[in-house]
Amino acid sequence: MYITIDESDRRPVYRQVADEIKSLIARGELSEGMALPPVRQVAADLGVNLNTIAAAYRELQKEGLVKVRHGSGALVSARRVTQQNDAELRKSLRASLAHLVLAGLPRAEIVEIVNEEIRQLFKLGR
Amino acid sequence: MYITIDESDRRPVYRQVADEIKSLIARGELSEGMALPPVRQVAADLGVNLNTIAAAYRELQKEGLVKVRHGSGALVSARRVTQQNDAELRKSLRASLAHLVLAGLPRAEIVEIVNEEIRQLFKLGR
DNA sequence: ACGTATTGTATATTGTCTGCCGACACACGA
DNA sequence: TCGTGTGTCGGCAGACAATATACAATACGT
Repeated sequence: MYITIDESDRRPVYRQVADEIKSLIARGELSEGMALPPVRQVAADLGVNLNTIAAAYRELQKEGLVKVRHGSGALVSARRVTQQNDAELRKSLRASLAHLVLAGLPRAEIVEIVNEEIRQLFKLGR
Repeated sequence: MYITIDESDRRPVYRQVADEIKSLIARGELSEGMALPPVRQVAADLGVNLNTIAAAYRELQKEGLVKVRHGSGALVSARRVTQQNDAELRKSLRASLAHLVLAGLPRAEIVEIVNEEIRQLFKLGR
């Protein structure tokens, strides 16, 4: 499971990891029932403490995406989060798009990037 | 200047504020040369300490979008950030889109939302 | 000039969050 | 039942977020 963390990203590491796994679940690369790698393995790969990864897994469990089993591993348990209000979801999207604009990308290029990302998300079907 | 902060948003308040102002700059609702409201006013509106808003302004200054002048106010100084690597920008976008998928929105609806947001961003022209 | 209001800044304090370490607890197969 | 693999817990140190209070720079009327 290919995950990277970014030193310059100001989100805490455990949330970077949780978000990357969410992306994998959203795209179906991690599908319901599949096991997540052990926290120690991910931690070793990324060079962080195992509790940092455990925090990410708990995060995912709290959102209902993962079922963590003490002693056995963690499983993907759903592909849907319970509920989130539309405004919240948009706020994050809006900020991301604003950053693209501030970076100086022309509208056409932004549209292309977005379409590319959406295509990736649905590549494996729903 | 209409800004809101969200208790359930886990980003720190000063960064929420900075991001909202970035959006306003990106869309041209705050254009180069325009003054930002005094930190005390924004702070009072949002019910937070003035230093929290001051931190947001410093954030924007560090990115080159705003010029803060001790004693006078703060001005929008640019509509472009110096440079950001493509990968970084995409990561945030990807996470946002993944959240939409996990919320259960169908592809068509996601595309529509994204197009709507992009339209808003370019409404006032570049 | 001066004084006052307006505006951002600096310092200190408080509480929270992050990430780490070491020890513990559960699961499962030999 | 033991060993190995797996997640969990408590405590800790350092960084971070937000606040209160005092300070400094600017603007402007007089």
